[in-house]
Amino acid sequence: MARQPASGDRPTVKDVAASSGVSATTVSRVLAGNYPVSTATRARVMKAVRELDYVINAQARALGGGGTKTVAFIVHDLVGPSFAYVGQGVEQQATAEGRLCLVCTTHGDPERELELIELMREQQAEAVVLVGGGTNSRTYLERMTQIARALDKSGSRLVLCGRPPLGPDVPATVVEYDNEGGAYAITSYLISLGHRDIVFMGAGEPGHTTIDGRLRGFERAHQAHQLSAPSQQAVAITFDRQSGYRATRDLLAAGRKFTAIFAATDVVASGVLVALREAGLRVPEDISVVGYDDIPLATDLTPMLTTVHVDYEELGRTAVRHALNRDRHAMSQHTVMGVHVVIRDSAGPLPKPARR
Amino acid sequence: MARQPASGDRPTVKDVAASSGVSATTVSRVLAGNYPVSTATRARVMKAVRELDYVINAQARALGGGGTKTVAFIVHDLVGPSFAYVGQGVEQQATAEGRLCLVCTTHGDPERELELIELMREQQAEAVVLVGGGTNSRTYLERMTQIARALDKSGSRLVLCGRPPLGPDVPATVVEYDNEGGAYAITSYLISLGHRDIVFMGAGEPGHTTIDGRLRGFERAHQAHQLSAPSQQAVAITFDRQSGYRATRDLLAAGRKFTAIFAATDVVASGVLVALREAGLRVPEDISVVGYDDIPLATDLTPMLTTVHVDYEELGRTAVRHALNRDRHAMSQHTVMGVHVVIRDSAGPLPKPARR
DNA sequence: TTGTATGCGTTATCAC
DNA sequence: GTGATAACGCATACAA
Repeated sequence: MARQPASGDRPTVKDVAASSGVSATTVSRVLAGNYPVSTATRARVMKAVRELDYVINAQARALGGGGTKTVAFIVHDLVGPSFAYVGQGVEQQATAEGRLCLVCTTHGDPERELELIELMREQQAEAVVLVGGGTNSRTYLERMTQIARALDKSGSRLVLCGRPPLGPDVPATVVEYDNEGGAYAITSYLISLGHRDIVFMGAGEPGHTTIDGRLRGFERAHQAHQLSAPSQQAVAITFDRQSGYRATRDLLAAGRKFTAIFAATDVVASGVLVALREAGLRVPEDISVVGYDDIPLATDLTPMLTTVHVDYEELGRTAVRHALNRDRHAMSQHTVMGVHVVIRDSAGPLPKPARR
Repeated sequence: MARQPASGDRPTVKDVAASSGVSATTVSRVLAGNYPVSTATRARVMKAVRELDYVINAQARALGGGGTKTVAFIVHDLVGPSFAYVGQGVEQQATAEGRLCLVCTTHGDPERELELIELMREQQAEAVVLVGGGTNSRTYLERMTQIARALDKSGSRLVLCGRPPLGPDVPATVVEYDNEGGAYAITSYLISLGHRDIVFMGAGEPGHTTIDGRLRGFERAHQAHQLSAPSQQAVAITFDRQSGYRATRDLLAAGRKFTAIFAATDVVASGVLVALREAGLRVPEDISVVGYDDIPLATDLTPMLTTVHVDYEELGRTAVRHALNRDRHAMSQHTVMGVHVVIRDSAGPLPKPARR
């Protein structure tokens, strides 16, 4: 009987080999199953594996054999509703393709993001998925391009989810959804209901590509209907509930004239609703409100929110799928996913002019 | 000049060594930084590292050197509000302790869970964190005990988050929060408001340890006030919004007499609120509603939900902290974290008897 | 301060 | 069918 390894140090192929009276090579072959081995030998080896409770060492296998089979997922944080869904999609697709999934959070720190990408390069991650809108600055583009090239050289792949593409000659996979189209559609919907004074609540962060796209759609819809888009209002810098709440209150206090609010995100919309309710305004009878994202919260609000549906989970899945199954010689990949308006109860026809 | 490695195959220490005219050992020392190296040599090596864009191979390092520095996080799915927070905590603490974080989802499949644990054993994960209530069945306990032992033998550690402990002689780290205490507290609060007919909405899944604990607290509060606890109602099997909605509607249709509903989770409560509103009942004037979890949704509901706050993020952090910094000889670890009632707007004094 | 030799656990390449 | 042996990329012990 071979030595019984003590608690804490794992048995190795050698232990199994000794215990079953064959060579380490044979053990490896039995476990891999990709090589002819006699039935009797296989049985003996498997018995020893069970007795020793042997499991293979993934690190060592990666060193000797092929790659590492890991996808890295880097995100601001895990608790944002959309982030969690993208993560779910990434993990799902990574698993479906036989990869493991590493997660890391940056909490908005760009330095940390760089560190993490470097770490993932060390880990030999096959794909590094970056999630969440970045700014569209020149330095950002340059830095990302450099990172894309570095990862490519390491045999890895940079994947951008919901960020703008870097250029046709940059080795990266980009998957976005149609921010502008969705905003155009839902703004048109409000206009078709008769609204002419619509506030876009979400300005204040120029260069943020997600919000910029939505704002562009908002403005384009006005142009398409020969309307002048009201200057965007209500600096909602942080894009949380509170900022939506405060911005709406300020708007009301300033006596601004409007019949509808297009909140840049559902979360902002939830704050808007609270402020309107506190002011004694009814939604949608007095003021219409729409959001963007269609997170589960949208149906929990009162009234249920009319918004733009984004399939974040599919976004994550697509990102990983494209990154792993790409043409080896392909450089830049770019996919834009569709979105659609979901009509619920928070937007209605224009109130009678007499009302306010 | 040394060979420029082609795209796809990474430079190794040897490449760096050749390029900077030193031995591989010296390169290793420069990078590790834990050994005296002359300033000039260090500079030359670092220059070569930059030029070749070298990054260390984490797999190889793990094989030669010490452990792997990885924490695995296995969860039902990433999008549940509490799961996401626990995950956030796990990732945060793992990062703080210099570990990487692997995530896997089971989607409720026990077989998948077993596979994943085995996978994590191969990966040499230092800790394997299992999140979410399991059933308290005998087979579950036996299986988990076996897994705990297997992981322990591999030098890893099983961590149970929000699941019951396995026993004093089982090598596992368990971190729970006080389901029973929280339920006791919030039920007492309702009783103190005058309520005597309280429905506990969440029966129907016996053996589910989380819900069982809450139900126990509900019943104990009744006993403490010399009240007989109403038999639990409203089979809300799936614990989603819909089941809360349907169960409430059924309750109303059946003409059941009650003045308050204790929803087993905030998500269920959100469905309850919709059903009550549709029935023309006001909250809290006609019916009081309380939840459990205090997820962000709780403040987005109308009215804002009185509920039991659970610090899920801290739960995740504590789990990882205890698992990594335990006494090497400690077997079973068990921690119960506190919770507290958060009073908002959804529960009020008993309505006048005349009302219904 | 630096270099040489060896080992980590596995797989691939040869030989038998 | 099976086994010995040399990689894989890095870290450590030992020498110099």
